[in-house]
Amino acid sequence: MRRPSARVNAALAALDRAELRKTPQRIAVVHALVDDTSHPTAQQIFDRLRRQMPTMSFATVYNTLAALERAGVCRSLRLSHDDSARFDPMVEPHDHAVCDRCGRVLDVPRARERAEIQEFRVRAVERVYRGECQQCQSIGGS
Amino acid sequence: MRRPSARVNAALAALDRAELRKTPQRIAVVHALVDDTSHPTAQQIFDRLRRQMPTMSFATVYNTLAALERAGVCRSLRLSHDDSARFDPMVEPHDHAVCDRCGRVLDVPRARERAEIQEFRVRAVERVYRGECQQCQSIGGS
DNA sequence: ATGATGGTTTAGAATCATTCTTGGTTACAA
DNA sequence: TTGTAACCAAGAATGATTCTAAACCATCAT
Repeated sequence: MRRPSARVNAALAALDRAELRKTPQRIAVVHALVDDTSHPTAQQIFDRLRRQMPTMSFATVYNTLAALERAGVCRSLRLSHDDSARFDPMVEPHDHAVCDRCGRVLDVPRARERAEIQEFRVRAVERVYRGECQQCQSIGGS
Repeated sequence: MRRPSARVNAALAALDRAELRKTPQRIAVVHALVDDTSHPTAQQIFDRLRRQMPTMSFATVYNTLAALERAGVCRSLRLSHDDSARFDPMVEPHDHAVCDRCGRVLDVPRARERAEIQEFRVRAVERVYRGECQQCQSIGGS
């Protein structure tokens, strides 16, 4: 346990705001996730944590990651058809580049244009718009 | 069985090109999928086909959809975290709009800009670049 | 301290989508 | 016809994720 990074502190503050207790398990997940840019899966985070905290349950990792996502600490991504969910501690809007061959996932800041992604040879772009369809708008509600 | 649409014929021709037999099961899947813009799941396609072809197996639907994707007849999409794969018979490059509330998936032609998607209130955009990372490029190969 | 309360964790079972296996069937070639 | 390879049905197996039940633990009032 080294000195807490700014990201760790921000994540713990978000736990407070979401009225979630700062349990040892949750703090451990925050530490494992928050400075990791490799977009790890729940399994990978579990494997790491298990070493330091052998009683940690797999379900706790899943539950905690879901709680952290609701608290705005991370986002989950489903980037390939055969892969499990990946978790991204960068919550500011940005895009992703996925390598067809090794599966590596890179963060792509919004500022960059497609052609400018350094060192990545782009084969295709997929865009997903999230929002409300006409029917659901007309129904109204939250 | 009504008169075959242009899309059906194109799909069957693609089966030929891929050297896949035009079996009754595959033809049925092609008919069920090819003019459907609702982005159905394998389960939905299976449910429909089962009525006309009660011996159809679920695994056959999966295998056939995978074969059709390899043959370039459709594409599979994984658009939400809790949902199963959806199949899209439109293979020309285009994007998708996903309703947060009802899950409906709409096709968005590339020509349109984000703000121009008719009748859809956009909350967020996600972009995924597919290609090759630097490391895999330097390794070379196919 | 004691006990009640409610959120949390654990371990394992359950669920769900997807893939695999096995054995039988079909199409086509020799 | 016989052989061969592709194909299919049915159900088992796999793997990710979620659920359940019981135990745990902090907090608060007695």
